[in-house]
Amino acid sequence: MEHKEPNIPAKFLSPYNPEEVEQKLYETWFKEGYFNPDECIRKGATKADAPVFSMVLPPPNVTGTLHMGHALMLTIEDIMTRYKRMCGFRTLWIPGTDHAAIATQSKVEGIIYKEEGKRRHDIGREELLRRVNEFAQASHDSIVNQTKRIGASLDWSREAYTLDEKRHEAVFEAFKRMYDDGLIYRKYRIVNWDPKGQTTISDDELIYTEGTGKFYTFKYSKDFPISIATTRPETKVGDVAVAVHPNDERYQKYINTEYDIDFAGEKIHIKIVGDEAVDPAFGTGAVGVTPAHSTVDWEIAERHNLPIVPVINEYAKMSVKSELLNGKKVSEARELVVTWLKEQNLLEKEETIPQNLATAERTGGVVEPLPKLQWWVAVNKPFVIKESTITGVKSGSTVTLKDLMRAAVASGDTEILPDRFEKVYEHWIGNLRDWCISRQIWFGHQIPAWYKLEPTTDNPQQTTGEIRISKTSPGEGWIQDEDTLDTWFSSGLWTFSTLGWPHATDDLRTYHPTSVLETGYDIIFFWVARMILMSTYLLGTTPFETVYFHGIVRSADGSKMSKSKGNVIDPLDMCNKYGTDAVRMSLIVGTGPGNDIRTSEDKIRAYKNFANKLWNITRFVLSSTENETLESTFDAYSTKDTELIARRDAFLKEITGEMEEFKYYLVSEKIYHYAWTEFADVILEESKTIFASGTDAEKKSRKQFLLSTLAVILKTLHPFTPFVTEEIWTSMPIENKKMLIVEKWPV
RNA sequence: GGGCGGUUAGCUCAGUUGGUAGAGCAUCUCAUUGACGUUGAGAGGGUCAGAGGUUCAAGUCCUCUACCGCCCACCA
Repeated sequence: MEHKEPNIPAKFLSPYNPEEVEQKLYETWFKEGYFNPDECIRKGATKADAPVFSMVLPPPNVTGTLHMGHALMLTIEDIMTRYKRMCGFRTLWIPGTDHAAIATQSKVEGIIYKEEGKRRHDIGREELLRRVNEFAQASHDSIVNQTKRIGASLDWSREAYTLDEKRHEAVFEAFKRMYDDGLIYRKYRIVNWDPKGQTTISDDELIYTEGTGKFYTFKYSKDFPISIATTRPETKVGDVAVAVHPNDERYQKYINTEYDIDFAGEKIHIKIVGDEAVDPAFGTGAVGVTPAHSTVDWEIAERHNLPIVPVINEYAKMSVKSELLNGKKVSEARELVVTWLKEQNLLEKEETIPQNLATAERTGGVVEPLPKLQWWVAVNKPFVIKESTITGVKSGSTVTLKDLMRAAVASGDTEILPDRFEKVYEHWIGNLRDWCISRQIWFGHQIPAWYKLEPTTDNPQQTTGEIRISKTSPGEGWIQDEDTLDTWFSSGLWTFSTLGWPHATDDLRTYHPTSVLETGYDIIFFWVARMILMSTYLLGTTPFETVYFHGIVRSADGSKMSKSKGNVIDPLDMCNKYGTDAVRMSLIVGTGPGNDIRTSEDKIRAYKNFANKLWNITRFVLSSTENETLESTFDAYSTKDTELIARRDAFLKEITGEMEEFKYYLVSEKIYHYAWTEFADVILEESKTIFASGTDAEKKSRKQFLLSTLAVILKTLHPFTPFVTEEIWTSMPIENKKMLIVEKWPV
């Protein structure tokens, strides 16, 4: 039997098919210019003097493809953006990618080594950079396509890259100003050296894994008066002193005595010193001081003017005179020294203790503390801030970077959600030490420091120590520092480097500080703190008013998704299978800020059903309202419909309040229920009776109510499920309607 | 060693300012070829981790305990 429903578009006769509409709609939004606030104003969709909402996209690393975490981030930020746009704000959401220095270079190096067996020095700086850039470009293109697939309403006309020319200019300016203010300096001291990546890394890039270690108690030699204890016997060939507490009665008498010892084939000279840092109750109450390979010992050495004796090289191998140890890997050397101690009958005790192993975040290499000449950002050095609009920090006052970072959050200029992370942030600031920003890799912003050459016969690269900060060579006889900057140095500038800084652009004036920063809580220190540092210092203002942290996306059983476990759900696969709207809903419903969320294919499937439900709700509404058009001035509602409108208004008020509080997990669920349980299951059912046996006035009233309520559902749902709502919107019998993306949020 | 989060129906989680427990999925029963089976109606299922306290009243506030998870920390 043929089924005719002439008043509704034929597409509603079959189930909702996301594939057919998603790409088409995204392109239309883009072509119409609705992602760009200037275009919105030009087209009259936004008022020129409307309030501003701005946000930067945390730039994905150009190391590969998007994962579920990115999909979550894009969804939340797109909800914020679409909501504010519909509320009439001049809304800007800026896209971009991050060159991710070490992460990208080590990934490409890994591929080259696997395929060609070559290492970076076999290939050379220029060729490696060419290959990394090529990889980054391909990665970028795929990331951009995937981002569009999620429906992200980003203003692509303002797209940025942390390593492009404009950002390079910002990086130079930032470096120069900080150098001139004495906040960037070069110094020889202990760094975290990653032997695998062959570079320094910052304190934040260390990952501690819990394990056990051996704690050895021994004497350097039979006639040495004091026993010491250590977990790293191999470093003891670099010892220059034994430190004891100055008031320790056991050892006081030895202070300032000196000994020459042959230790495992190495001649060492030990002075006994008194230092307050030593805890008499721990171990033997005496510390073997190895200044070159321990930060604590380095500081003791500085206080007592002790020499520095490096014994481990950049490859984590011993570099000593001892034939027994020279050239051996650190782990081998440890065994050799222990064996030697046993043979010499010097080992007194061997205990197993819990111990943290520091590894490099990106390469997994075991980090060695080594002394190196590096560039640093001084966080505790006082300077005069010229201009500040930070609450509690006056222009012209003397502050430290740490003060600024603390003030931005403590003053409330930046609010962190959920607020428990404010404490985490404060605590981190308290422990913060100077930030090592130079990296011995090639992919990144090369440090704009030039050294004056003074070649000698031994060393044609000998420099005088004179330094110039310059974009280009200061002239003949200067060489540029070969190192590059920590990737977080450039991403720290992101909120304003994307808006044209260091130039005083309209964008910078209009959109900075940004309204919200939305990101994962795992980069609170790496990125959020560094952005606050850079913005407060360079612009005298906080970079964003609100920080909203989302959690980690986990698999259905709560474990982290990882390729090795094979439990990765690819967001794009899911979009293809169930539609982007379903993926977005599944990531949002029931996931509060800062909480990790579990996702599963079942959950995504459930929301595909929801998209289809909306589709069929529309089919019913359109077919039962026939040729009715929504009348904006209609007010002859029946008693029953007036009640329903009151309920609808209360509902709108409720969810609008929750949107303002970022409670998307609640709003999405509530609209879902309103649409399904209230509107479809109850209201549509009783409408059937009205249409069958009501008066004309009741029918007319109900038709208007159904149309207006469906419009309300589509509008409020649009930030969450932009595609299905926009697609339905095109068929709504409403005169002079705009695209849903720029329709007014109903209140 | 510090700090933080979690512990509510079989599973995943809500529960706003304290007023005798909610949703989705799952399970079971029933219905229905007129919007939708990607459906509808209904049912079962929880001493809200444990103990103590405040209160007329506590998942909800306070204290302690247990387990799970995370973050921070240069004790050699």
